[in-house]
Amino acid sequence: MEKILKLKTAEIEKISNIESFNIAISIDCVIFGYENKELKVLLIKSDLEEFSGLYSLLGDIIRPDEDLEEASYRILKERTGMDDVYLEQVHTFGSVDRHPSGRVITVAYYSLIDIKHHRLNLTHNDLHWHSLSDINKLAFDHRIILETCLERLREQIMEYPIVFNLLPDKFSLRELQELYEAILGVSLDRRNFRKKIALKEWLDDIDEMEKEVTHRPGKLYRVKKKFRKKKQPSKIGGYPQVSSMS
Amino acid sequence: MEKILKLKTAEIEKISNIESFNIAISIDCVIFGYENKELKVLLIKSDLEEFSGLYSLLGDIIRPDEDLEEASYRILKERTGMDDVYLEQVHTFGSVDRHPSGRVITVAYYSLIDIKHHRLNLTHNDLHWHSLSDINKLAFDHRIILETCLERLREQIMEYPIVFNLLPDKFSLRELQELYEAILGVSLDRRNFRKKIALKEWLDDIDEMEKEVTHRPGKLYRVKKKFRKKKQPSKIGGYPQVSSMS
DNA sequence: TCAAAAGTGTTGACTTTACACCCATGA
DNA sequence: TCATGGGTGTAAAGTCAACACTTTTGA
Repeated sequence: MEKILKLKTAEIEKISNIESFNIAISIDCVIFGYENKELKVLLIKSDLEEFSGLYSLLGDIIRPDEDLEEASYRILKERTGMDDVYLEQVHTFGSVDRHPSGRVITVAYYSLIDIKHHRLNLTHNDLHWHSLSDINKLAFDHRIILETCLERLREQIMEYPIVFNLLPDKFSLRELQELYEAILGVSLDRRNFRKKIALKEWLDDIDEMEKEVTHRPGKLYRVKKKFRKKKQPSKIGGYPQVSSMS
Repeated sequence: MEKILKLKTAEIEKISNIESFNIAISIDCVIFGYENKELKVLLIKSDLEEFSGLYSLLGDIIRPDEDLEEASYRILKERTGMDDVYLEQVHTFGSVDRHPSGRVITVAYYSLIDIKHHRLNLTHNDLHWHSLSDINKLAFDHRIILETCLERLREQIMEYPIVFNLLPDKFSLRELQELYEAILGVSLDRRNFRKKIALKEWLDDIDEMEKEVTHRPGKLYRVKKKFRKKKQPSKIGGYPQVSSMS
């Protein structure tokens, strides 16, 4: 699996002898979960002495033979035991001094998982769910990575049917609304929220009711099959055609 | 400037011996310009034999001692002679086989420059402006990088005061509208466009008129000082506070 | 006087927000 | 019978889209 990189382009070769320094690329995953009406993120205790006592995101160096997406899925799979997870690339962070041990450029992804489904490798790995509101300092530049990913998540949830990855298979509209409120940090009007969700046609009414609930049970819904896991591909196309303005 | 990377984290060390393979990080810049009512992009003839006859984006390997942003500015400066340019990171591309000579992961940026201001290094470098509508195949995965950046540009122009970087200092509303039309690939209603722009309060009326124009001259405008170059910083903050929904 | 573009408001359609009452269930 | 949340509609405000005529200038 060892590859020797021989760059032939003048473009590249003339400027930088790439054998002359070491650089690593890592992936860092902001793994969001949702529980008790709170948005959470999966963190691990940092094992760098520079950051002792701090938590960090889950990450790893990418391997020579894997794409960025493969590496992200691998990390998720290793840490949470889950594949088939929603993942989205957000930003790449590359300050020279962001890693105390050397030059490491990291590509940040966020992913959304159903906390209930993931029962592996937790404490035995020093891995814990943290409420967003409890998070202060993180190791490396992980605080800003987290904030960048949260900001992106907030931008996307009204546009794409993705939050369902944080919920169990079946859920009520109340649960869904509470989830939106937790992510956005605002409270929403119930009637308007339901209208808006209905308009999007993301959900199937599965003709079941909530159970074991101490009040009038609500209907249960499930996200339509075509929206399960993975965002739908972006609408990149030929040059013109674009959503209209004016 | 040589750094030896000694990673101490178990997290990192246990999985990947990072000395065991070479990987390079490059920056690729989609440099947009605007001329003759067309959106253009600055390309260079590829010097890889695999891509002979094809054009590619401007890019370079990043150096051990520079941040991603510094590297992007350096590339722009070297190629166009301009600094003080609008630049935005878009996406990182890392397919294993995207570069024929080895593993190169590239971080894509787009930038917006005023073609008129840039008079350097052009043909002597095999550098040319290409109309977007004329572009077919590009070297590497540069076609998809270009499309991704164009898509991002289209998303941002109504939201942030950035297109002015493509125009001369002073411009008329007609020129501005034509620019929006060129970017979006649609035609816009003049009255609605002017209303929308007026609402945003991005422009100063500088009390000058167009000259040397074969029809009734229009007023000239200039973008307000606080919006010159560079996007305003993103509004990352504490956890809650977010734009409202409902 | 013609051609070209500047400049300017109103209406109808649609979208978004705010808001309150009765209902079903389990405790 | 009470507490909890389920379920539902309407009116007012705001935004967006469509649309036409008069003015100014240079050729």
